[in-house]
Amino acid sequence: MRNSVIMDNFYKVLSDETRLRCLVLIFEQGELCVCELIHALALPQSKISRHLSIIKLNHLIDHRRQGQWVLYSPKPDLSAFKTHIIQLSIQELKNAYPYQDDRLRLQMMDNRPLINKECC
Amino acid sequence: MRNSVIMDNFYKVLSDETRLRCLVLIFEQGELCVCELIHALALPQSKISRHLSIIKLNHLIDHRRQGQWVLYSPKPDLSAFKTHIIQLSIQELKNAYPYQDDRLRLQMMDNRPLINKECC
DNA sequence: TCCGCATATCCGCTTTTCCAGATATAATAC
DNA sequence: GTATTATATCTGGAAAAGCGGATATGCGGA
Repeated sequence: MRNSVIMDNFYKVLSDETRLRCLVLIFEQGELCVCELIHALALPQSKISRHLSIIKLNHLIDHRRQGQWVLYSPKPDLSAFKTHIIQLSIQELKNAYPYQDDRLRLQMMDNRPLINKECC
Repeated sequence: MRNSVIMDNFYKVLSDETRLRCLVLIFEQGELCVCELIHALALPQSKISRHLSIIKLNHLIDHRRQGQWVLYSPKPDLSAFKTHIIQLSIQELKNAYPYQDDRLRLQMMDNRPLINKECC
């Protein structure tokens, strides 16, 4: 990623399936921690983490630390254009593989860190 | 492009600037021949040709031979989703570099093959 | 038929991207 | 303090994508 062309190329961010799956889930759910994404996508931690960092470098998501977890959420001041494209993609992929399964695995996940907590 | 992963990845097609410039111009103009694209984008012929073939393999454009020229046009039965994304991109990039200049160089081009001909 | 123009594809090469495993960092619990 | 959990980053290597120049193909005209 040193001086990569992936920077400042919105479509290049969307062009990797792992990144698109992360984005779709984060925008659907509002906020997710890394371990939830690892569980939902069923992929190695380093892979999830790496792609999240690429998405973040391209200013599509925010992150905040909450105790031992790091939570990712849609960047609130995203341009209308990018928001529109992402929303269209979510619609388009709603019933497609593997996006449907990702959602399912997330819902089935035990011990989700922040769900059912009254804080935050 | 031998067995490339670029197949069936819509966003990967859009993620290369040369391809996006070709697509925008073709969708704006309706139909263009390769030499018009070479002139408008001011890039080597092999580069334009290579990227057109990738776009075509991904079913975003059609082509037909007209005498010695080959004309590329938007695929008419493109899905609503893909059409929508491309139209949004055209809007978004309308006044951006290098898309504006591409349009200008096309308009300035001498001896455009089919313009001002009553046939076709 | 031979020539010139338009286009597609091949070739060797460079750059970029992706990966899994290892290691580093940070917070929490004991 | 140490152990555990969560996350980020580094490493070396493999795969993919991109490139320009050369060559091949296909067409129309002399």
